[in-house]
Amino acid sequence: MSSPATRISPFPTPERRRRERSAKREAILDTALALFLEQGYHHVTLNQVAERLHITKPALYNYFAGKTEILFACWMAGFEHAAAGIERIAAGPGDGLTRLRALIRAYGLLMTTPRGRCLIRFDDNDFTPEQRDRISGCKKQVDAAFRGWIAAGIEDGSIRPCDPKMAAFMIGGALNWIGQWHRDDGPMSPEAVVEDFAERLTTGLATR
Amino acid sequence: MSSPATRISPFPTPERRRRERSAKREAILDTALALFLEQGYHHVTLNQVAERLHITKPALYNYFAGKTEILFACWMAGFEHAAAGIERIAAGPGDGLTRLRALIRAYGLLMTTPRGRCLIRFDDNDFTPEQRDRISGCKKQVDAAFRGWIAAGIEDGSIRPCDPKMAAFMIGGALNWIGQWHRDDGPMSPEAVVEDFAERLTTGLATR
DNA sequence: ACATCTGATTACCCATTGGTAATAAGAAGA
DNA sequence: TCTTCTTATTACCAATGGGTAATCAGATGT
Repeated sequence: MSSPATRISPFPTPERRRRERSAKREAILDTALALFLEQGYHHVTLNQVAERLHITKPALYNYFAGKTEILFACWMAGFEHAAAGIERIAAGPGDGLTRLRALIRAYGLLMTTPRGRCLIRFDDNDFTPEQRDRISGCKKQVDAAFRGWIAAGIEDGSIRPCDPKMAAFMIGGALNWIGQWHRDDGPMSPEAVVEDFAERLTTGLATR
Repeated sequence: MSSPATRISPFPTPERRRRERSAKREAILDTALALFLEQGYHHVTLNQVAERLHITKPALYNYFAGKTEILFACWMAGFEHAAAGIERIAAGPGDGLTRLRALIRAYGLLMTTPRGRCLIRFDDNDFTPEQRDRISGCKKQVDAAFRGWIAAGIEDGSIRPCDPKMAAFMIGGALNWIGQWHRDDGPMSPEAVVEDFAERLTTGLATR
């Protein structure tokens, strides 16, 4: 089917080499993440991770310095998604309430994916102190986004005056919990769940 | 200070013996629970638990069959609290909304205590399959209480028609999350937090 | 006095598992 | 062709920590 011209060369360019290495890193991350969520970090051995990738344990050390590094990389990958969503919403239009709802949708949706789930399922105690510090900073950013747009909504009149901190805790808790109960094979699609939550969680907050 | 008559005898009665044994069991549970919440189950060794009680590891085995038994006993102790609260509210008066608010207060309050925290902080993967089954049943009971009173409220007109399942997920998530962020030395007392949540979480649900 | 029961200790076992040489095989570059 | 870099493998180390065996001390009961 593929002519010699279209078939890719067996001699990869340096560029393709880099991409392949990066793809392998991603594969390790995805595999490890799936196992961590299935069985819990401490019940997953590096041998298991390697086996599922059809390699052996020491090969993993070509890509990560150790088990906790893998855990941390999973978490950070999830955070990148969240941060990108926040950035996107911040760059877009809308008053406080609109942006808050957009954030609820984006964050809730993330919680139905492995990448998002790990943000709250991983235990802080399993990270090194340095990693914990960085994670703590990242969590503050997300929290600040929720609180910030609630406060902005109060300012611009789209949200009724309330304590942004408590409201953010409430909304955050409800959203984080999605990662615990939502099943992909369940009756509700992620989009439907999130739409419902965006409405329900802001009823009582909205002025209109 | 204490006369020979009021001073307790150094020869304990069988009844007092039983109480003392039970007290020791409780002490082990409380100590282990505190450590589990501080450091995470897998970072706590039985030696640590024993050391904090000024005994040695094998002594623990006089009271529990193993580490997971201790974990399970902690969880069940927390559940007893929750179940008792549900029972009490069920036995009392009030329409659906009133009872839902009472449950929010009771459950939220529980989440600010170690006994309650462990209900959601412990990882399912750390239990044996048999323990998991029992826990799963207990969780269903709690969930049924939330859903039940929401449904009852819709029935009796105190709550606006909605999907009880989704509403229960939302409320449960917000409450469970309290265990993650609330600090005893923080600015808000558990009672204040819970009062706030009882109001905020039912705004938008209430018909009045 | 003697056997028994309870609860605790010391000393030990050993399976698990993260991590590390030492090394082999292939591609890249000179 | 010879060296070097990358990537993977096999074989291994060593610590951690849950759990057990043997034993001991004290109170109980006969």
